[in-house]
Amino acid sequence: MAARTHPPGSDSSSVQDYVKTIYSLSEWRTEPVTSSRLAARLSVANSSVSEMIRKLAELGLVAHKPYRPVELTAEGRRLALAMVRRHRLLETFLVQDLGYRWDEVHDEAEVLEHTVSDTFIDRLDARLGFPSADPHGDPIPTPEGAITLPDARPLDSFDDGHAGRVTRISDEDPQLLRFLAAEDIGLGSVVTVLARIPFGGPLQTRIDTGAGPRDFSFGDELARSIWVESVGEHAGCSLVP
Amino acid sequence: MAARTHPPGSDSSSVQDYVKTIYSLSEWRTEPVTSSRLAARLSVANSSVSEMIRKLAELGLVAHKPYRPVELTAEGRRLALAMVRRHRLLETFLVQDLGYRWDEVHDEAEVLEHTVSDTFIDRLDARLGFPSADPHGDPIPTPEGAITLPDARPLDSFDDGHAGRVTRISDEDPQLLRFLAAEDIGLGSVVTVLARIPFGGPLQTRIDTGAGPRDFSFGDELARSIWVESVGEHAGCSLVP
DNA sequence: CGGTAAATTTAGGTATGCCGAAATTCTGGA
DNA sequence: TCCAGAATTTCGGCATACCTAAATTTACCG
Ligand SMILES: [Mn+2]
Ligand SMILES: [Mn+2]
Ligand SMILES: [Mn+2]
Ligand SMILES: [Mn+2]
Repeated sequence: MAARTHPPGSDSSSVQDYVKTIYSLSEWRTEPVTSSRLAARLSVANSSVSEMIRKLAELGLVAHKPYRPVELTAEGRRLALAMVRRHRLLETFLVQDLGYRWDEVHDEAEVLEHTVSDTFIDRLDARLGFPSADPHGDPIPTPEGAITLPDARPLDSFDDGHAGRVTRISDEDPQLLRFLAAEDIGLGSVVTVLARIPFGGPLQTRIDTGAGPRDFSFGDELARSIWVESVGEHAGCSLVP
Repeated sequence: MAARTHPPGSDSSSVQDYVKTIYSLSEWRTEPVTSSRLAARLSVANSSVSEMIRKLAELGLVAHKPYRPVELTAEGRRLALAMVRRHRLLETFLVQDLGYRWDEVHDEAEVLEHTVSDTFIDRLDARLGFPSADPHGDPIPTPEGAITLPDARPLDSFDDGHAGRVTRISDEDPQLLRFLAAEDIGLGSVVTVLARIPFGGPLQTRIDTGAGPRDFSFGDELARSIWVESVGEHAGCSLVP
């Protein structure tokens, strides 16, 4: 019964989380990764991030000039993708094999990703049939660290008349996921934008989840969390009498 | 992505391991649990154990007078059994569902036991069909903390002529488990003691693993690691011409 | 009934990773 | 160009859990 918290030589779970978060913050949107964005995402003080960034730089995982945004090195990216792979395979396992709901898996995977062995991950991968995306539509990197992002855009960037299939939903907020599930909106749902109400107003859409189309209005946060793959530009007007 | 290593209010994984180890050291043999036995089992300095024991006492998990052995309180025993349940269910899962060998599961369970949620454990339990023992024959406590030890004794306590069925094998040493597997000795094997050679000599037995009986000599360490349930006292002599 | 060897605890120190407050640097108007 | 406010880093501290070396206590043996 080993008491040692983490094997020396390997990266601590904090290091793993920071590197993974740096990757995640720039996976779907390409804004620079600043200390404060990291601090917010990690629920940690800014000063803690500064200190950790110095350490990550010493470890060769990030490139950083003081007061500037941080960027992963090739090695950092490799570690990040390994962690992302772990996280997403674990989420898939929890849904597929243990019957978790898609809003329950993120937090559990967040801690498991640091403690399961490579062997565990490989066995999981095989048992799940080498899935290519997790329950939220996030692509799962290969063991070699290759990843292919679907050609999707956030719903809030769509104009009137555009239609698309939901490809990915951010799993950051469980409440949001629960809400969508209750509304029967999920991966594969087809959304057609009818109208954008300006000044933060809702995005009015027609939505088809398979059980017939209906209208739905997306608020700001919702529209920013949902990523949609284009299925061509129907004349949105034809649906609006 | 929470960076926090362990949620405040709950017990740290060190606390969990110490308490579980205190329980384990007295589960099968009833020698008093001393600092040095704990230190050896946890691969930690004696002084570290002293410090942690003080902390465990403050937490109400152990009763302890300085320079004396330590004992679990009712609350400590509850925590210990919860950890033991987690550990053994995880081991069972790794063997049953992920195809691990019985010598590979201990170390992985040792770290997972601290990170999976109660929900995870409950789902595992159901999915495994509420198993009553782990791959090494160690009984799995109920969610309420009830545990029933089989009426078994270590092989090294058997006299000539006694016969028994292997019920439990200590999972501390993976090499020992691999050796036994290679020799096709496992849970359920029936062992009849033919002779005890004194002064640390081997324990000579006839063993039946289902594929016909054969002779086998157990060394010291082996005989101390194997626990056997009596199946009556055959005239051992009848087997020895 | 000492007196010593073994077991245990205490003392002093290290490494992580976190925090709040204070100092520093950057940046976008005026 | 300058400068205030924002972002970032530095500083001093805290908590956990470990270690080695130096006390301290216990237990056994003569
Ligand atoms: Mn994590
Ligand atoms: Mn996900
Ligand atoms: Mn453990
Ligand atoms: Mn076991």
